[in-house]
Amino acid sequence: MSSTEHHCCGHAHDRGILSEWTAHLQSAGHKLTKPRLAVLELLHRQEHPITNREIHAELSAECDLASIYRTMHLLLEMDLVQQFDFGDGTARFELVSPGGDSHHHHMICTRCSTVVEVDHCFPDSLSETLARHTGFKKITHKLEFFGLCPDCQ
Amino acid sequence: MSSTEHHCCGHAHDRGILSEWTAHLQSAGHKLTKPRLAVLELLHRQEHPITNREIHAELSAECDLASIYRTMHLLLEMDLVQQFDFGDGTARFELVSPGGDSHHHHMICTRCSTVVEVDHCFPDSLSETLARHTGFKKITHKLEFFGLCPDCQ
DNA sequence: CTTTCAATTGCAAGCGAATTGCAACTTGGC
DNA sequence: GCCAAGTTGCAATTCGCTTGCAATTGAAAG
Repeated sequence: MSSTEHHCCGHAHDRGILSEWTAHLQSAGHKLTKPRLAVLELLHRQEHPITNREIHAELSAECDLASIYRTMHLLLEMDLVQQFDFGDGTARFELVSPGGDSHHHHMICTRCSTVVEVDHCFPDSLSETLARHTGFKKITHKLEFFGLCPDCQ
Repeated sequence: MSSTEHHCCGHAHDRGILSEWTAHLQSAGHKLTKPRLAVLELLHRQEHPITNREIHAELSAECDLASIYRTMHLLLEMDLVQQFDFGDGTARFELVSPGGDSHHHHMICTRCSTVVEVDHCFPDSLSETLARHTGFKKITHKLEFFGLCPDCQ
């Protein structure tokens, strides 16, 4: 499944590690540009969702802010990133493995903005109940938790 | 609890119906201004959360947009309205009875934006589990559902 | 009912997130 | 290497929301 390249593991130029995403882009007829690679690489290093502005702060030399927004739209369309809304007016993005089950949520501290990943979710039966009650199809949801982290209590 | 006034029931000047909210405002030392009354009255007539811009469209004669934003801040602070986020970048507001349990969510059609109220929610035990797992306190959540309504399928 | 003053409003300017038009520049197929 | 389509950077723009300030108004006190 993974490519046959393996360099010494590590920093710049991670074609091997990123091939999961670059392959998708290319086979859909999109170009592998320097800005796109830089954004993918940076997203890949994150533990938590990150804003476009934060990405631009790191990549201002290699990539214009507008291009970051455009790249993120592309990745969203192709389901290569997932968008989260933490309640401040700024979108956050997380790289997801194509086809992988990445369903999760976040707990955000309302005082210091610390983020903790949350794997728990309500049972699927609830969505099914809702589908029956409302007649809606293809139901998804957005769910985030807020509270006071141990340090801020 | 309710006042002794009763007119013929109806439109303008619903001091009786709105007293639940106006009383709170006044006893907290806030003025009962024309803009505030107009906003309250309009909110009271809504079945679904409404945006500040939508309110202003109806009330442009009686109330500046900035005042609507300011009124909404006030009502939020006093827990007289609840704010919802439907994923477009625009806040929506719903009047809630002071002290009443208004916990609910929404199902929003991703194509035509139809809104359906959803009373179901996941069991409280989930929040408790999360509190134990994460160490967070005073946990709240934001949850909205998205899907295709019967007409749009 | 008038006075009085702090709270509130309207207006216009301002801010940050996100989008867009366009000329210049890459990417990747030939 | 060449070329066309896709992409980028830049600057200007939109959109939701906020803010400073002078003018107005609600309501408490006289």
